[in-house]
Amino acid sequence: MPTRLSNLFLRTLREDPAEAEVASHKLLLRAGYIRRAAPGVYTWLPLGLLVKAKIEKVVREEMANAGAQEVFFPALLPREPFEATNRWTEYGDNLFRLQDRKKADYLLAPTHEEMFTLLVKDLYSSYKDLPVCLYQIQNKYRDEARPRAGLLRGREFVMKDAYSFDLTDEGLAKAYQAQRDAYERIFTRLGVEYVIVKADAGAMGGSASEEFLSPSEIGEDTFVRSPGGYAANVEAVKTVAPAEVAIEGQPAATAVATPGATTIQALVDQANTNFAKPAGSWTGAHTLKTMVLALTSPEGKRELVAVAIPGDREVDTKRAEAAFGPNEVEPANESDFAKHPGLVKGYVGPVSLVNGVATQHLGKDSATGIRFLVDPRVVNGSNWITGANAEDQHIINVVAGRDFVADGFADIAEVRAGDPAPDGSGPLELARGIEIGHVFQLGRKYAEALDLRVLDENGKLQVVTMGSYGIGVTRMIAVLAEANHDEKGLIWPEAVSPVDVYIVAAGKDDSVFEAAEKLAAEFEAAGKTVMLDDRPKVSPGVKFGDAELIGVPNIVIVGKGLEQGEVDLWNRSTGERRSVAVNLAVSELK
RNA sequence: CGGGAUGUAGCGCAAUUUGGUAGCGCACCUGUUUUGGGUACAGGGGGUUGCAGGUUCAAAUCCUGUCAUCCCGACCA
Repeated sequence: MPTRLSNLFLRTLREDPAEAEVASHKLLLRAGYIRRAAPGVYTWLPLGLLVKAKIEKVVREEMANAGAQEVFFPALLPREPFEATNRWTEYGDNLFRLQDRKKADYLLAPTHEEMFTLLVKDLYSSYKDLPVCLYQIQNKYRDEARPRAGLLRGREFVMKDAYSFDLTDEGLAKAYQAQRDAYERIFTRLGVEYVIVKADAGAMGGSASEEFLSPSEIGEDTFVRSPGGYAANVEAVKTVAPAEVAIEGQPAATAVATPGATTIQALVDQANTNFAKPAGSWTGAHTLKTMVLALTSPEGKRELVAVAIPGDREVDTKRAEAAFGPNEVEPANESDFAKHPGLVKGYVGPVSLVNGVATQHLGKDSATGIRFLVDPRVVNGSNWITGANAEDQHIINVVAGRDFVADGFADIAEVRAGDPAPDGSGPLELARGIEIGHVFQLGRKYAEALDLRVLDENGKLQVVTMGSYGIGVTRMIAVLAEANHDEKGLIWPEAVSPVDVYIVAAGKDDSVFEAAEKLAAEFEAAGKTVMLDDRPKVSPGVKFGDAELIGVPNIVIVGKGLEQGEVDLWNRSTGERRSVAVNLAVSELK
């Protein structure tokens, strides 16, 4: 039976809802796919469910192809397993928590690593049982501080999450590749543009992690790509170090007066006025600014670290957090400075001049004892203007490797368009993207925490190694709507369209409705799913408008052409409209 | 959590400045009309103006408090 507009639970809206800002959100509401139930929580209407089911179908088929088996966990979980991995605490405010009548703690699952791990532990205990890969398509709950843009970032959302279990690292690599391949097939079939970027493994300690991003203006993630095909999350970009420079022959470090130059701009201005100029003029890139950061470990221990980066760049918060994780990173505050009199705010630098001789000021073996890290661009022989650790003073000709030695590198400066790609594939371009998938070699972290071990061939217990693989199913709907619409409405790719064919009965004669009904039956006999606008007493203009809004790409108009035995085929994606004989309509749309 | 804005009918908005008991468009219902691009006309239903308190003869409007939502930022395995 076709889906009939005359009784479909649907009300399309003529105006954009005030609550929606981005196109996908506006159109999904206006066309009657979803309704907002609470911030970041949506009700699925019949049309929305059809699209969701289409996406899930593709995901299930490709998971089966990749050898993964479907299971289904509760969304409501007890606290206990999350204690074992410490995530009851670590997840913080993002976790929806609740209690039962006995005041026992429960949560709405934000993710299911623990449950999958425990399930395998529950049932399997031998290497012969491995490898195994399980997945589910489930609602996830995260109490996001700020839900956004409808389905793009919700507090309840549907995710396909898969987990692989292997005895060996090679096995994990293979499972990872199988999922990665499946993801490529899924996104290709769904007709969604994507790039695979290297992601930062960070605090999770995994060995490999890649994100699937769909390029989009409204994306929340910034990534970089090069003409040669390099792509990465900004957190994962490794700065290319320039070649080392000869130290011999460089002038000695010299103090210069820089009254009031507490910012790089002021310093550069003074340098250009008062100092002998290098080739060209002084720029921020000639200066080295030393940022003092406070790291707080998960145990609450606070440590100061000084990081020197070229003066023309800012610290990228995300890169800093990735580099210093699991510590929290923030700029040192007044009381931090107060505790370290050696740090002169605005004039911090790696060296001080003691009787005219450059003496290391920062670093574990120095007077201050503060750990000192430098940007990878600070190679041996590079020459900088730095703070002199004294009010209104800087030092010029401070040479790395001669005047100071860093304790290590910290690659936390911002990445800019035009920076070289780490693999030499050309200048980087910055772009925005929406994360639609993430594949991750978790390793043994969860298996160790939850004691998932199996007996190997020698009868010895071995910790299992895991991978986790996620696809945002409902987010995908937003991504597809965002990428496939015009000013009139949605234009779904065929793979996710709520139905295959949308038939409009445009006319008032019974013959029009009868012909439309007959055509709908013929399409269904040919294996197509059909939506039929059989609303009586609704003008053609309204029907055409709704057809465009709803966005089924293949539209058949039954109306005034009927007298000549013709119907119109209308392709929403190309805009093409042409008349064909009624009896050829089905075969024309094959 | 910081900054900004907004809460009036199912949706989009007006009336708030200057207090006088709520209005327009869409949607919905009835009738006539129209039928290949959101027809036209007539009639109709629907609102404790987010909530609580206060001022006043009188509060959507003024005052206090509170809740909620949206946007920007922070945050986001």
